Amino acid sequence: MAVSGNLRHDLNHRGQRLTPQRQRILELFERVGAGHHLSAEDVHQQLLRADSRVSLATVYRTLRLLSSLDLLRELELPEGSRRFELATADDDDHHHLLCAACGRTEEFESPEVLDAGSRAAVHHGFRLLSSRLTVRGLCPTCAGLTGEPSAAI
Amino acid sequence: MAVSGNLRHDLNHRGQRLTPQRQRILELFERVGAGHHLSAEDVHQQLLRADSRVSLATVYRTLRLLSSLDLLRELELPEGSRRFELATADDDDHHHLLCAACGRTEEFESPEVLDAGSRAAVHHGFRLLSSRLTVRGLCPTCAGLTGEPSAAI
DNA sequence: TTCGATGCAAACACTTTGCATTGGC
DNA sequence: GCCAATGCAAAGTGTTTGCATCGAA
Repeated sequence: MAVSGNLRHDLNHRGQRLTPQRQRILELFERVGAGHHLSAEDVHQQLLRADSRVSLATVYRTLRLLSSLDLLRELELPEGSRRFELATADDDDHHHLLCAACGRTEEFESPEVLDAGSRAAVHHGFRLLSSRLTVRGLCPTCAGLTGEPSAAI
Repeated sequence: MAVSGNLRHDLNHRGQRLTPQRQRILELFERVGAGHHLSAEDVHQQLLRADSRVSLATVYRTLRLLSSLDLLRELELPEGSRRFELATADDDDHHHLLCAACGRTEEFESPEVLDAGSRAAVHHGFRLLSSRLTVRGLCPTCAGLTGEPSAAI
């Protein structure tokens, strides 16, 4: 498969190796799709479920490796919920809507956000790398449950 | 001071108490200003330095409490760096520029971002709570050090 | 054959919690 | 005086690391 070939190339280029574990982890992210966010624990569980066993330590090491190769990218979410997703070309225009009650996430695109981010960068003399908007709210289900007036988490 | 009065009121309203520890922690955030981001450890150290001693456990409990009262708010930064800052009325229009190399942060405002976030929320049926844009880049200093062409962290 | 990668378990950093004591109201 | 809040230390999380073994190149 094309991606595995690229991965092999990227790794060899840096004197690193393509191991079955690394391959399986990247394949998992490809299988679930670019819009899905997985924690280290998620990856570990999914791989166990799918026969292949990879140690949690290796999952952590691989998530870091694949992120450094820009094949994955880490989401910026509140608290200790580190999650990763497949990196795509349009990353800079790919933002998240996060339900404050159930944690569900949705994605959306918005060229205006990219513009605003890049204006801000220029204004402060920064060289832009990426911009990420996280919108917190209540998803339709949770908004319905708490009713109109009550407080949110 | 006005804020302490408000805090007392908010707490009593919920059957909670205004303790010197809570007061000192909130005052610290007021003293450093709304643009400053402190970790639990920062707060603990600063208070030790300033004579008052508050246990780290209490710092954590108080940060959570003050956040739940919307007097503080937690930043959404990558990795395990939980930081808090004084909440202000214009929170929804207050975003961060983060240097990928040295960690320095700047703030900026952008009504367009708020618009974009609220449009996205409506489109997905979410009830908007807040939106936060984090722009990663290289600050002028770090961009200068790495030179024009080279890679970023 | 070599040296990077893995698995395991121990070590870590950060955060939360149980419980006796203190102190705000 | 009552019950919430504190301090301490112990227990949890989630993540990283040392080391012997394994296996990709």
